[in-house]
Amino acid sequence: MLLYLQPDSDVPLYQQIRDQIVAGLATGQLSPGDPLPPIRQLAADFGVHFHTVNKAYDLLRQEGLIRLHRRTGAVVVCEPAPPEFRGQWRERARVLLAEAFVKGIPPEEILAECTALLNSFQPANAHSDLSGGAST
Amino acid sequence: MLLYLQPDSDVPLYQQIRDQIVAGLATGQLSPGDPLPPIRQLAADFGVHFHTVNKAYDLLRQEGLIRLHRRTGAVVVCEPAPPEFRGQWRERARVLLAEAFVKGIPPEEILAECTALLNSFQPANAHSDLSGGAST
Amino acid sequence: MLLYLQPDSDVPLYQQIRDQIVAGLATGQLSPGDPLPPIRQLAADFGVHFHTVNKAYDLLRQEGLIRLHRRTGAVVVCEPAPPEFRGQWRERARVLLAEAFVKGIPPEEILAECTALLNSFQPANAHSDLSGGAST
Amino acid sequence: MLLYLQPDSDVPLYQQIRDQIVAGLATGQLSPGDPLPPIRQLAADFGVHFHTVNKAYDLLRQEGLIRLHRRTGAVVVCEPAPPEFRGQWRERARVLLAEAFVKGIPPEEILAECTALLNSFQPANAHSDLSGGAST
DNA sequence: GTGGTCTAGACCACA
DNA sequence: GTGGTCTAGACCACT
Repeated sequence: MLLYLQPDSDVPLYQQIRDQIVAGLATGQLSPGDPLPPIRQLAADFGVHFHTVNKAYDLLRQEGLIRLHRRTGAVVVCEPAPPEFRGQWRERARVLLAEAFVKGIPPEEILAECTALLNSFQPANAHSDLSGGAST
Repeated sequence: MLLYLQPDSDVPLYQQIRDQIVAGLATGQLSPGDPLPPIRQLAADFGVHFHTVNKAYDLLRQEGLIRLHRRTGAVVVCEPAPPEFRGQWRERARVLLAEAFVKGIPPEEILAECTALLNSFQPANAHSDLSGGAST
Repeated sequence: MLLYLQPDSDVPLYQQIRDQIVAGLATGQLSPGDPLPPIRQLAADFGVHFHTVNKAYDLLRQEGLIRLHRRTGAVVVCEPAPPEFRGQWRERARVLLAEAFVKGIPPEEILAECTALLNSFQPANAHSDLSGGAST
Repeated sequence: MLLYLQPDSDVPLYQQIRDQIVAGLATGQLSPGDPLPPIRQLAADFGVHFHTVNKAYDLLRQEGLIRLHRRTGAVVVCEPAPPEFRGQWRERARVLLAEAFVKGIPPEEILAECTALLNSFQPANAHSDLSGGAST
């Protein structure tokens, strides 16, 4: 589990940290019950202040993805999504998909990209293969 | 083409304006060659500072979606995506899809959401002339 | 609306600020739509760092009691309680009432205290008089 | 008398222990003169450090609810409330009641909740001998 | 002029 | 040794 931070990005550092941890959760690099590195250690590893990492962890806690513990540190938990999640997610997806669409990427390709990304998630459990592509 | 702005949202107003124009482009409410309302008029219509609208237009210009002329105002252009667009878009899509995935939404449902959204774009599947549609 | 902070209390400063704003909301000193003082001004008035006030405001935002705005600052909103609120509140009430009970305060007196406190809330609207006490 | 500890809660373990003992006192599961389990045994039973239990017991001792002897262990005592107790309790009750009030719960319902909780204390209304109940 | 982000570092609470 | 609190102050984003 490695983080690649871009200090000059317009995306806040704490958001980058949060995003990459979410991606790590999806790809199975992190699983429920796994501990996250201590705030201060992760901060030292990437040369940011521990407050920045703290804010990222706090975001993840509010989203129900990790739990912060005095002794254990942060552990992955993955609570179920609240009822309003679906609608808010759809609105963000609408904009993201629209961006690709208006830049001329054919819908089939956009869907293929999404399928490929989804297939890269949780490789160990192999939920299902969403692509109609051939294998073997 | 109507904008629904939420002044109390955590999403900046200029971003909301930009997002809705992008969505309008995708759904075909706006097409290449169409003029956008003058900055000051749009600002007056929605009670925001014209600097805010200006920033939204500037974003769209940087993305190659509109062109600003001092006389004609803003017109939709839809330049082809630069080579780096695809990769950057994929990274943002990865995070968005990961969020849904880790919250327990099955990949099939996520894909179904994406498909539904894409089908709502450019009614009647007439998404063949995304470029070159405006001019003599 | 005045805040009385006790720097030496075991209750964190940001919690004290949050608590007193909640109390101010209940007594009608603050009403939905009212603006809260700017973070930095409130911090300066009470000699604390603006981060401390920021954390208090952020708590209130998470509870749905205020909304933070870039331009307007913080305004009171009072969203409805989430479904899990009632049960969590009851557990905290159980402990608080038990404390008074085990210290020998008769239940009637405890209820009288609660009634008096509730009657001190929202004085302008005069919800109802919960005490059976006589008034001339 | 059983304790239900939530190690992942944001409430410190020692506070949870203290709270549940207070609740046990209120419901009559523990009465003045009753012995509390030895610190080390309670710690072992619930898999927490004995320092944690020690801190909970110390809190209760400071509150005048138990007395610690080096031989007898901890016994329930229920000293009368110090003069400052009433005022401090009222301030905490004000905040708790205000929270329910500002979240829209009607005062009648809040009072009903308090009444129900108080009625669950010390079964059969035998709350007359809160002190002096322990002897030869 | 508002809130937001980030850094730097001290001290404390919890287990 | 973990996270939490608080201070101090710089710089940026939004309107």
